[in-house]
Amino acid sequence: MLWSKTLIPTMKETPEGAEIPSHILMLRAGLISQVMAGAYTYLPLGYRALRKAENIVREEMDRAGAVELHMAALAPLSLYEQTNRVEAFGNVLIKTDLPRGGKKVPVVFCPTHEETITDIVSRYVSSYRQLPITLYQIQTKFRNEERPRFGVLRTSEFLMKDAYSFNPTLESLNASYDAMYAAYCKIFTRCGVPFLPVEAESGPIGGDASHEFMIPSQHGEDKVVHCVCGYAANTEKAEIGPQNIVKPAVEPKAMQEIATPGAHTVEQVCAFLKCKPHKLIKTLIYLVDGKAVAVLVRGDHDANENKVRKTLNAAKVELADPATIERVTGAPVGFAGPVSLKEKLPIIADHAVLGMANAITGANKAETHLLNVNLDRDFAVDKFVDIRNAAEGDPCPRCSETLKISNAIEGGHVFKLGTKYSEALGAKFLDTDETQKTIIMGCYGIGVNRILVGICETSFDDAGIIWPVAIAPYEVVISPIKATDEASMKLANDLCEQFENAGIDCVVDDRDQRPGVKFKDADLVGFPLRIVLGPKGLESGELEIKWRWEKDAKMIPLAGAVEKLVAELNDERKTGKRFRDAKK
RNA sequence: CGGGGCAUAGCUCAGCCUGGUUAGAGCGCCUGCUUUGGGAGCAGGAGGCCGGAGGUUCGAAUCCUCUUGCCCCGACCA
Repeated sequence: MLWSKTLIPTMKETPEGAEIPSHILMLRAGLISQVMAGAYTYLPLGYRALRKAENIVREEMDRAGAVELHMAALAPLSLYEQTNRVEAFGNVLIKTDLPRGGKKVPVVFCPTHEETITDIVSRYVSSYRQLPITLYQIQTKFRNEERPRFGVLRTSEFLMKDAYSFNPTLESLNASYDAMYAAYCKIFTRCGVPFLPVEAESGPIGGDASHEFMIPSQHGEDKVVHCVCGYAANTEKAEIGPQNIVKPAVEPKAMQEIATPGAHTVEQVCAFLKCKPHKLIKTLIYLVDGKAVAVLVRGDHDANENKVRKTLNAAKVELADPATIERVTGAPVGFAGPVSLKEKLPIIADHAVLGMANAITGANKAETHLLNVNLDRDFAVDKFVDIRNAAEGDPCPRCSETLKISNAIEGGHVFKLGTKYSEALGAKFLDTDETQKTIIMGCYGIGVNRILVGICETSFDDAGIIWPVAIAPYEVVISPIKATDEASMKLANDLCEQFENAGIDCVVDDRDQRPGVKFKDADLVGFPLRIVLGPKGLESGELEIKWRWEKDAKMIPLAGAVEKLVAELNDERKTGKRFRDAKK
């Protein structure tokens, strides 16, 4: 391919509005172009990279025994009503009415395809002999993001690989799940993206029923909790190891009421009383299956709804509405405390609360807090449990080390679904024992765009992107110093043809530009291998080559050069070894 | 949906506070000459409803009101 015949709009300056490395680099390297907030065009280079990621995903899915199909991006709204997901998705679901002969047909742009695929399987699968089966597709998904951000990291339409396994038994589901898990590890490795599988909330199946594949990145929107021992989980799921907290042997001071006008958040109270958040007991009123429960956590900790739900064995947990809080505590939101709650209700507390003495709490009275509040003397707790999000430095649940917390981008998610959708849509099969059973499902998603974001966010230097060979839009760029020189251009085109015949993606920078311009662009776009054709090499019969991740160029003999480089590129594409080593 | 910011040439921005010829710069683009190993130089040129609507004024990119779009923080994210 000739550079001049394609469209590579590189930019010297950072476009207004781009702030994180991946967004800046993808725009500057001419990979993407914004259409509107949350929607991007993939320009030729970006689309090439995207397709390479897509093909790796496809290869590994096929290898894992999954079968590709392609579902409609549209679906009737009624299908989502059957599974109660119109309400569950809320504004995320993009809906419209299609005019059909004077009538309006309500449809959705599918945000994911559990409904469509389960509907298909319910119609065409009826025997255990057809199971298990894993079906997948790679397709654009539509989810309205109220606040799209960071370029293609978070958009309202994105390319997703979604796979669904249909299994007759839990053992079969586990096998399908494990196969997908293993395939995901291969995919991220082959794509040159650092990744960390973390335990995630597992829903109805329980156990190790869900993992997220997180790409560690400073600008990731998710937080992962991890330990040197290998334990890793997202914040909703992360357990906290034994904390051995005992009640401190401190003389309780006299409890005291203090006016705190306008201070109803931990931050405001701290500013007002000039104290640290860990001196506060935060009292949250939750509605647990419709019943009010007080949950106490230390002021600098965050309550974890999933843990509340599990502890109380409840189906639904949500923060109480202001009216309920006022009824239960006798005060508006922001002044709840465990002492003399107006209405008797269960009180559960995080372990850390046990270690607090002379604490500050809300007084259940408007604009008022209490100082020197002490457990037992001033309030009682029904149960001490792990009920908060893990924090940096908490003990690991698996070893004696402490937990660390890092930002990450969610790149994939594997999930044991159970029978939620098969139940709702009647996907059953006749088992060997001649009874009808509901098919058990798993679902497995990868954000293909996020593979690119993950690379651009983790693999770059001051000059630009550094692509792994497996994903690079072109693996080789050939830059003749003088594009007007016939001999140079002939050699460039010859080499390009040889590379292309060997299955290597190659572009010739045939622009009549000064060398500096070509070098800057080559570095910015990040082609793994750059071959410069200049007077030096032309005379001595040598090629100047430079790997993007290495500092210096080197000369190799022209004779046999292509064969040698093709072999190296093919090897590197498979192993990604040099790319990884260079990053260390 | 709350809070903050921005909107002037293809891109990055100045001008606005304190209204006044024909709205500017750098980069990019076109023409010519020169140059050719890390974003060259000279000369000439094209390119703007100053986001949109309304208002104040003799006069608005500039002041006021409304509106739209984009960016950031927060809330939300099966």
